Amino acid sequence: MRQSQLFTKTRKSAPKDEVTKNAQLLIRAGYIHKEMAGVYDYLPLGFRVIENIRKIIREEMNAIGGQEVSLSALQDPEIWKATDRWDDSKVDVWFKTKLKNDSELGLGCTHEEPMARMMQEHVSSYRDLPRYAYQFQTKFRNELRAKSGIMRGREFLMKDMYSFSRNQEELDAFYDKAIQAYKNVFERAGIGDKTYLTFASGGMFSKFSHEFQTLCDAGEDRIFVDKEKGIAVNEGMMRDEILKSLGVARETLVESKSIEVGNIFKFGTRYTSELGVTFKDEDGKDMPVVFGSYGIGLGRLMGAIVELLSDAKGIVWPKEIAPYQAHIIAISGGNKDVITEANNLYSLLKDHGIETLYDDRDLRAGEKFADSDLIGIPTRLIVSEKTLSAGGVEVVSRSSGATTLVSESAIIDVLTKE
RNA sequence: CGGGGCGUAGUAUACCGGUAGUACGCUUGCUUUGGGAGCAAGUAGACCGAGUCCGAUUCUCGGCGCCCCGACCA
Repeated sequence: MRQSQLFTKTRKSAPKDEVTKNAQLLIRAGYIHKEMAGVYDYLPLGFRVIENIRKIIREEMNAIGGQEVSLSALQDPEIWKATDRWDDSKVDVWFKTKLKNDSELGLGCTHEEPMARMMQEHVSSYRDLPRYAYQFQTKFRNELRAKSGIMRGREFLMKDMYSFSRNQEELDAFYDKAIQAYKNVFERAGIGDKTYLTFASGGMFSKFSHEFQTLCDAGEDRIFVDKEKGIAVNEGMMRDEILKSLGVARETLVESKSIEVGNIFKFGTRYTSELGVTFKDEDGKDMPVVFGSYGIGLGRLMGAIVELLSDAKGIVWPKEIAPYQAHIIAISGGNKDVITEANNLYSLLKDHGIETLYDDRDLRAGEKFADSDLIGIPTRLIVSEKTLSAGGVEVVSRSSGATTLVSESAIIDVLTKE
């Protein structure tokens, strides 16, 4: 992408109504646009980041047997009444609307009910189980107070997976696989070392649900970490008998603020029994399907990455998340040889399938460097009179600042082996 | 939802009961060109409604919007 054609612009100051690092940097760098409180648009760079996150999650979900679907955002009150989750006193984040004939509809805040009902049509025998379905879907939640930039909005993109199993053992086995898949996601997203499997309340047919909590002062949650064991417990779980059952000691736990980047539940036969989602077992007996759900908020994950991986100058994207792999910066000062050389380099990278942002704008070096720091692409390639006469291209790492002069013939090797 | 704060050019801000100033941006020209350049000339603004007043961007009330703290987060 030629930066001269990119419609977004960077800005020096953040809007005064944004106080979080994630929203300030993402807006300044042109990744997102605020539509209203708790509602953000993703612009070209931001959309590419979301797509990269989506790709990682998709690969990990497919790897454990997930089948991708896309359910509607409009939801039928019937099924929610069946599980007693339609009433505002039970679920207080509903956006509800009406058809022209005055009957009610919901804008989905989650998809357990529709997913379970849909699956009922396709599961009738124990031979049809287990099955796993997931989607990337826009959720609507009428939060009383939106906050934390893109990390707690009223409309957001979520990956939600649902498991349908024959029995508790089968659910447990998949649940463990899901935990590993989630760890892979957060590892690839660059925040694995700060993200802890956290024991929380809320499992209906198990002692716990699990959250994936990323250590961060900007987080809304508070957890207690056992670094040795690599696990954490939620604030609400700090009771002696619980700690004992987890094999952790109160004294070794370190309190920290954190961001909930993922959450997984074992529901057992809640929902499925209420919705009549059953299968015939080996004896021909009707049994309720054993159910689990697994969520990751993509925008929140993006926000968490920015909160953790940024410095005074801007964002420092991990390789797999970055909107582009390389950022070519031409410092020409009108020198045609430099422009030709930068154009050639851009073509070369394109030919090798390396996603590149090419700053071909007619600006001074300082402004280009500042923009590049802010946008945060992992590798910067500088072409100038200086590098021309030195016979190469200056390669700079955004994360370490390490600078090396690389000849053009070696540049592809350098970029692809990193 | 309780409490608090704030709405002034595209952005960030200042002053004022007598119609608004600065910086950045943007436009044009010249100079400049490896860390957000310089000079010059332009461009562009009071959230909405009602009230008080000779006169309201300023004061009062209402609405709308935004932010923070708390509560909430199935």
